[in-house]
Amino acid sequence: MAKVKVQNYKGTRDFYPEDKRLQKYVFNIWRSVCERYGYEEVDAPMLEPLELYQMKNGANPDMIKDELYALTDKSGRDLVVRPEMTPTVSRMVAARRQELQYPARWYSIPNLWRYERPQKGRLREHWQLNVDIFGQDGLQAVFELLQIANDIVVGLGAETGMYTIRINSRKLVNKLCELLRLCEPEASALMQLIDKKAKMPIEEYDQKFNELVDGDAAMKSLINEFLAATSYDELPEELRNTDEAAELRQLLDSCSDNMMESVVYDPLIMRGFDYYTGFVFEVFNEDLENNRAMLGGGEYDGLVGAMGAEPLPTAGFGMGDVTAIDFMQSQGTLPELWNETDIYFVVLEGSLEAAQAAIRKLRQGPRINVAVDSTYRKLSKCLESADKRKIRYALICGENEVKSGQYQLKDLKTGETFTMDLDKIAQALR
RNA sequence: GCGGGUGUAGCUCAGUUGGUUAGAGCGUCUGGUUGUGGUUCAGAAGGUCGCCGGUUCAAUUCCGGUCACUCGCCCCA
Repeated sequence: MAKVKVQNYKGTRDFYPEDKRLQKYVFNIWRSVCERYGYEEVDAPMLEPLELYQMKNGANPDMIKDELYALTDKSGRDLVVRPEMTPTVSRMVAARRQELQYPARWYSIPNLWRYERPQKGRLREHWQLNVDIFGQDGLQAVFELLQIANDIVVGLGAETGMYTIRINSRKLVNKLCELLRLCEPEASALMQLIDKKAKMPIEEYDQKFNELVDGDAAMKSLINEFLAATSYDELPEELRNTDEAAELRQLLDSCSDNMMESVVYDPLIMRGFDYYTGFVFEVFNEDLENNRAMLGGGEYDGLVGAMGAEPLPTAGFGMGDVTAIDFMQSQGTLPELWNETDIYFVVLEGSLEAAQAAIRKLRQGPRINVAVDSTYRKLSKCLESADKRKIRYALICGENEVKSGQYQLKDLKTGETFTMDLDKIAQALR
């Protein structure tokens, strides 16, 4: 028989206990922060009909062609393994448009798939926190999302200076294009150029920029002034007096009034060319070795309406588990993670039967997680094994303990040993 | 889709200017007399040197191809 490859599929991860422990740690932070803001968890099938991703306001066609896991079922239906959650939650809202309570606050932690060459921070399968709010006006919705995003990053151990939350307004950019009298091909080209500015060499940017403005000095200086702004006050005067700028100012003020000192205005944030309609934002890891966006989102008002339901204002963001873990690693904020098992119960030879009552008592009364070692190896080997599994406590049970009811509980972190009865042990572990 | 890097023990990697039994550290297992580890000592297991082909008396080493992994570009939900 041919040997089966034991290696996992390209761009995916096997989660061994220590890996899953880390992922669960991240998920727990995500869940607890979302639920603190009244968000409810939802989920959906991993397979969706291809049409969901072919809508007008959806992702661009090249992406659909090249970067999806697509398949055909036995009845000839075209299916896709979900590459993102936003169309799915929009579909779910559209399906119950009339009966849901608004604002609807939802979050989910789906695994998502994209067919591309893996690289650092981007794999073929990852888990992504999605936080969405439906039916709330943009400004309030986005402010709430920014608070959640901030709390999550802080929950991951971030301190001021380790990250920035950068926000921009697509409406303000549209206003700029309007002032410049840019029509569709040029407006898109400008946005695309802004989006890529940080990534391309300055000479290349200058060349493309000059092509675009075509010698129009007034246009050039207006765009440059816009791009150089780091606050509302630095915006070009023509823009500063618009409703769009006022809304931006209000959002920035709300953030600074609420101690969110990592929020900054950044006119370069565009979030690609998908469905975003209003405010957009990204959280950046400011570690110089790993300076990249690790969370992104914004307002996407068109999607629910695009499914034939009555439109409603919508905003949301996503954050991947890979980038979240990379962030903690690059910033050194990972805590020591202990095994879910509380006690490694080491039974010495000859005492197994007598020990069962004690094991049962720990599990059933105080619900302590107990793993039994009845291998009868040398005691030192048993302790070592518990330590390697990252179990915090070992309990030793031999003849003496069974007789006296006094057990030895060893803290494998400190090496200290305590002698106590089972009730005291249960109490100590609370 | 495009480009760079790397494939030798479970892991991290040495090494062979082509030559007979291929190495280290870590990890794993056993033991240092029978109930307290993570320090130490001794020992053991574990490798068709990614795969296929070419050159050669001889290839893990040179050449070609291929696959895999990895980093970057494109793209980014």
